[in-house]
Amino acid sequence: MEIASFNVNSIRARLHAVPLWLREAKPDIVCLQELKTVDADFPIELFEELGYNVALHGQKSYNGVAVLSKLPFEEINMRLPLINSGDAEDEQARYLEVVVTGENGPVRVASIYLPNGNPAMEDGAVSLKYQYKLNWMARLKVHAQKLLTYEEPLILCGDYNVIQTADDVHDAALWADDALYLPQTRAAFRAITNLGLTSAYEQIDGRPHQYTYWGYQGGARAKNHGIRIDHLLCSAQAIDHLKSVRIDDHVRDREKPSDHVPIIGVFDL
DNA sequence: ATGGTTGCGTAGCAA
Repeated sequence: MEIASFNVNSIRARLHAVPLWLREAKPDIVCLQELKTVDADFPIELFEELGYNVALHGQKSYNGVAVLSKLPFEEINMRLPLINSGDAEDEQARYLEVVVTGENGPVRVASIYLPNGNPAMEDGAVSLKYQYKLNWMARLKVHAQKLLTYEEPLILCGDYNVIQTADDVHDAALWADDALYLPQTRAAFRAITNLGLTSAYEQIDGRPHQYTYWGYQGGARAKNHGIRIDHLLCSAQAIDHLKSVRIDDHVRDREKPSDHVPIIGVFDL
């Protein structure tokens, strides 16, 4: 089973790029992020014609996540639970979890669009956006801890908006004050992976400076000024069955590309 | 360099 993550930066702006990549890569499951549209305007039929079932959690203008799957969904969950009873209901569409049945039983897959959090500081104080990011990461940690107790193949796919180490960016000094690279962000990410989740890319391919995102500004792609922020985080039961992983960075050089490229894991599941 | 790029929605925010 091939499982991929792809932040498309608007699904309606990617009606050419996404099907083109699906036809060549033929993944079994694809987690999409940043749809930037409501469910009613998502091109469901386009993906059904390519053989995919569609699970959707859209939102107007911002955010929005989906899972495309050649296998039928046994379960769909659109909510990352809140952790403080006093928290207002979270209206941002950033989480979608599904279960499919693989060759050896259930496989749980989530599409995650972790908050960006910039600017981290505002008027010398921690911004509301950065607080929201850290709180969201705390919620993800609690939920991941629960999912790991199921002791089943679990793959948390997505745009984590975290630059984990200096090897995941061209020049870490330029990101020192960025919400993606602040020590508190990286500590919160480690707190999640330390629960027992292994990045598929790091398990198979330890090469530094392999990126999944290049911004649109300043010729970042041509200069290879990218960052690696899209990950497939795997439970032990998933990583045991991981055969290979790749980043389809050629997609970034096509016409009207997303600023992110797909990352794909091949699992014997 | 008080700029850079794209998308949404049609001004200004978000990334």
